[in-house]
Amino acid sequence: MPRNTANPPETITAEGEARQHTRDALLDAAEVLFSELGVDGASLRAITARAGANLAAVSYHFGNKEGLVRAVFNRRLRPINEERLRRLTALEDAASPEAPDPEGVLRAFLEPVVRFGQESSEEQMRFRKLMGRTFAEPGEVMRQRLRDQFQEVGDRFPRALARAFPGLEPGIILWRFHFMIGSMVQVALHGALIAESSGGACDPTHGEEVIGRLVEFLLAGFQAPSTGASGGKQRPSKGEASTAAPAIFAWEEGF
Amino acid sequence: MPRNTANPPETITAEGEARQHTRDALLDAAEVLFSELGVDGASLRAITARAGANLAAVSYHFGNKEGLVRAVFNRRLRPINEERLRRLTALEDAASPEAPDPEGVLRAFLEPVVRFGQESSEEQMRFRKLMGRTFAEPGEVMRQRLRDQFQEVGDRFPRALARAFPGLEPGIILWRFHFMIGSMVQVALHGALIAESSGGACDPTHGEEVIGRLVEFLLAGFQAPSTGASGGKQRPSKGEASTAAPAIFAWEEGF
DNA sequence: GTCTATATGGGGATAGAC
DNA sequence: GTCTATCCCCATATAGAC
Repeated sequence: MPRNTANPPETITAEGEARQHTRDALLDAAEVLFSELGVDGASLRAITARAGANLAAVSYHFGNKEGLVRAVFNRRLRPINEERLRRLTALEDAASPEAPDPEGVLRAFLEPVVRFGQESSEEQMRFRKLMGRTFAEPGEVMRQRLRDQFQEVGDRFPRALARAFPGLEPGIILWRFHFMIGSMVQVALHGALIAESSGGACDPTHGEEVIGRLVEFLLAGFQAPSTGASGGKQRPSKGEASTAAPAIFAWEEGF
Repeated sequence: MPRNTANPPETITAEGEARQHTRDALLDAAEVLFSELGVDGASLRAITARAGANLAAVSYHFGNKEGLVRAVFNRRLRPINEERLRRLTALEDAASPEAPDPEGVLRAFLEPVVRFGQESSEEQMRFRKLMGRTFAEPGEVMRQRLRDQFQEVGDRFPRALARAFPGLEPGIILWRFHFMIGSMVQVALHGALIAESSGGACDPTHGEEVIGRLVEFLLAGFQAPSTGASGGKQRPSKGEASTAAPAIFAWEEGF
C-alpha cells in the first residue's frame, strides 16, 4: 500500500502555537494554488515557496505530488461528505417511514459545500472553486478522489431523491442529480464572473443567497413531471421497486 | 496584431482528395487530445504525432500553442454561436412584439451545442466535452476564448430570457442562466459517467434524450417564482425597464 | 525534519537545411 | 511547407549533508 517512507511526529516548534508543522503550511498553500491554477498548473516549487518550506518537504511529508493532492482534497471533502450523510440520515430518521422532505434532501447535499467553513467569504469562495475543480478536471488523480470520497454520497442521495420525488424513474432522478451538481459547480467555479456580469445584483460570496437561488430553481426542476418517451431505448425495467434505484453511481472508470 | 509569420496557401498534395493539408490534421488531432487530456495536458509532441505531422508544423501554421488552441476552439464555437443567435432572432421576430417562447429560447441555446454535427455520436460526445472544458478550465487562454466567442450570446440570451420570463428580476435571470450552463456542462463533461452509473437507463450519446431531459428540468426551474429577499444587499434598481437587463455578461476579468 | 544540490525528463519554441 | 536538430526552461523526484 502507498505508505510514506517516514511518518513525522507532531513536534512543536518554538515559533507558533497550534500550527503543528510545515505539513499544514504545505496543505494550505497547495489548496490556494490548486484552486487558482489547477492541480497541474500549481508547481511544487510555487507551493513550497508560498508555504515558506523547502521543495523536498513535499517528498518527506506526502511522498510525492499525488500524495499532496490526495491529502489536500481529503482534508476538505471528508468532513463535507460526512456532514451531508449525517444530515441525510437525520432527515430520513425524522420522516420515517415516510419519504424525506424534498427540499431538505437538496439542502443536505448543497449546504455543506456552499457554506463550508465559518471563515472569510474569500476562503469559502476558494474552497468552492477547489470543489468545482474536482468535478471539472479530467485527470486520473481527480477521478480517484471522486471515487474515494463520493461513493456513499453518490449512492445514498439518488436513492433519497427517488423516495422524495416518487413518480420519477431512477434514470430521470439520475439525470437531475447531475444537473444539480452541474449548477452547483458552475457557481463554485464562476461565482466571481456571475457577480461581475450582474453589476452587483448577484453576490456569490453570500452563502445564503447562493443556497436560496439554487434551491428554488432546482426544487422546481425536480418537481417537473417527466415526459416518458424521449426517443431513446426503453429501459429494461429490471426489478419491481420504483423507490429503490439500482446500482446507481459506480464511479468506476469509463469517462 | 498577432499574425503568423507566414500564411500557407491551400496547395493540393498528391495523397488525399479534399483534405487540404496538415493544418486540418493538426486541428483534428488537437481537438481530440484537448478533449481527452485538457489543453495543458496535451503536448504539442503528442498532437503532431497523432496528426502525422512534424513538431515544427504547429509553429508554421499557428505560430505557437496558443494560436493552435485559439484555432481549435474558434472553428467549433463560431458556427455554434452563430446558429444560436440565428435561432434566437427567428424566435423573436416570429413572436414580435410579444415575448419569445420560453422553451424556444432554452432550445435555441442548448440544441446547437448538444446536437452538434451529424457525424458519429462519439464525435458529438467529444465535442461536448471540449465545450464543457471551455467553461470548466480556468486558464487565461480559455477566458479569452469565452470573451471572444460569447459576448453576443452572453448578452442577448439573458435579455431574451428576461422577456420570456417576466416577473423575474435580472439578477435572478442571471443566476438561472448560469445554472443552465452548469447543467449543460456537467452532461458534456461527465456524460459517460452518467450513462455508466445509470446501468444503461440514461443515454447521453442520444442528443434528443439529453435535450429533452435538460429542457423539462430547466424550464420548470426558470418558471419557479423567486422569493424576493435572500439576505443579500438590495439591488440599486437602476433604470426602469424590467425587460432589459443592464450590462449583463462582461466576461472582462475577475474570477 | 530541513536543507542543498542534482539527476532526469519533458515541455515549447526556433534556426536552418531541404 | 516540411523536416532535423537543438536550445533552454521548468517540472518532479531523490540523495545525502546538516
